[in-house]
Amino acid sequence: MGTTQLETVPEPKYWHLKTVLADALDSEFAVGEILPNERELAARFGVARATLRQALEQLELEGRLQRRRGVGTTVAPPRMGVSVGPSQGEWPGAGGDAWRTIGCVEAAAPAAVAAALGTDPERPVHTIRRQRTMRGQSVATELLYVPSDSVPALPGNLSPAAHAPAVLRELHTLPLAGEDRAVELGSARAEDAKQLDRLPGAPVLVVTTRYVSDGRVVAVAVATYRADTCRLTFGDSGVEITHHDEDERGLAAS
Amino acid sequence: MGTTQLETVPEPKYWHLKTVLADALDSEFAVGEILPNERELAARFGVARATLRQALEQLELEGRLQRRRGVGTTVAPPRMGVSVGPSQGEWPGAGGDAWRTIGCVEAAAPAAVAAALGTDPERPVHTIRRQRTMRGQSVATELLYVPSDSVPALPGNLSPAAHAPAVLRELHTLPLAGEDRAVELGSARAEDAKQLDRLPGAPVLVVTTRYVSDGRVVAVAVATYRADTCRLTFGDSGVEITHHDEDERGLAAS
DNA sequence: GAGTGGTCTAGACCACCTC
DNA sequence: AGGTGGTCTAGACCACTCG
Repeated sequence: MGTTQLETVPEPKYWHLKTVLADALDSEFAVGEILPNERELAARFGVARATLRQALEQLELEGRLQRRRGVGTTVAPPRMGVSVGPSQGEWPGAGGDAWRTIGCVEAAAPAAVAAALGTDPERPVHTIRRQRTMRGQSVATELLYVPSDSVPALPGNLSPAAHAPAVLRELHTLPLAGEDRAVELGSARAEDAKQLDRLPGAPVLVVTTRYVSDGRVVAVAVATYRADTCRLTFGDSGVEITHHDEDERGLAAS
Repeated sequence: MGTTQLETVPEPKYWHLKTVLADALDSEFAVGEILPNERELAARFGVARATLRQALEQLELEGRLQRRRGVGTTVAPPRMGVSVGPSQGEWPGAGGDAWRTIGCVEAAAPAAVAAALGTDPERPVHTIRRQRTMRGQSVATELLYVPSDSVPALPGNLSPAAHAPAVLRELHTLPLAGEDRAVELGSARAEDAKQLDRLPGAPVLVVTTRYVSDGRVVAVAVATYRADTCRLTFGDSGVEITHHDEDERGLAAS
């Protein structure tokens, strides 16, 4: 007999480090403040840089830190509440939604999108890229897929500038029966990452919306939100509460 | 003159590795199949194990792989579509929702929850832990917070077994005016991780629901879903589409 | 050019599961 | 006992930003 340690639960170093840093963030640092660099922090805590980085990665995932290559690590502001749900019964691109159109091409849809649309993978679709900014920050990028036969009245040859508005205009003439959404975790593809000002592989929340008209899926939107800075809100209720939660810290932090 | 390489875009090794593995997963492996172990894979691709692991981590994040210590790495099935939204106008715990009650205590609410409830941080709240399983897998764990003054008619001394049902029964007597939700990325705390059969720090989707009755927030639920295995669905529309998307691969993979 | 975070290596040991 | 993934180390070099 004899081991003095009873029920040791050997908490990983990086995990303990994370909680220590999180506490320090709450008590000793202000939003936007720059932390000491990684080599210095690692030395200060007596761990290898890789271990320190493991802790920082988690804190960044939880939206508490922001790291930029060549610049440094800063304390992130609380996540922004980004409204996703409440514009129920509205087509994308309808008056005054938060999106800005970037471009539009007509091409074959990716397999997964074709499945969601219920069309042939070969069938061409109008693909509109849009971007959503909030408080001067790019928070989401979206690809909106509209099968050509959803908007049959569309004229054939369109200038690039006129293409997206024309597709949206045709779309708006249809009766919108409903929409359903799904949210899942993903990692930013190279193209999306650039739009979001992040590195490829950054964690994102992918919101897939299917727009239904007359019993058919007439459009699918795949929106990619920065997971580190965004909290997606679904205002299902018709009620409004006097309590503005705009600047609250979310509940996800561990 | 000089450097022969023009516009080199030095794609990181782990990134390239990830795409190679993803393709192999699609073409050469079946769901549930066990991959070669990490040391072998690293050797086969001529990289260090840490680099190989970086690629596997991303694939696990995207729900394409499942890794279990002491066992191995297996090909994950497509993410489950988990319904979160459509039970609009229903109290939690009402007949036949997918949750199972684990326990209930009365204690002070965490600061973040108190803020969402709009109550004093010191005010005691009933805290009900529930768990949601799907296809034999634990997919979510939830803490439902009900301030004591939301259910004033509740008798004082309750047996642990009778506690949660009594709170829910009282809650159901209130008129439900509406609810709103938020989704954000988090990492599993130790306690949640155990419920979800994951390691602490595993990526989770945190769904915060506020239940409103008579202009006040009378309950708050913080549900923690496994981000690797779940795709959260919000059936906002009243329409049903003939196309069952139960077993589709999601759109988040890069 | 100096300093930052991002990538990569080649090892070691540990916790866990299965046989 | 043997094999798996999880943690950790001590270095190196690279890509990027900024003064």
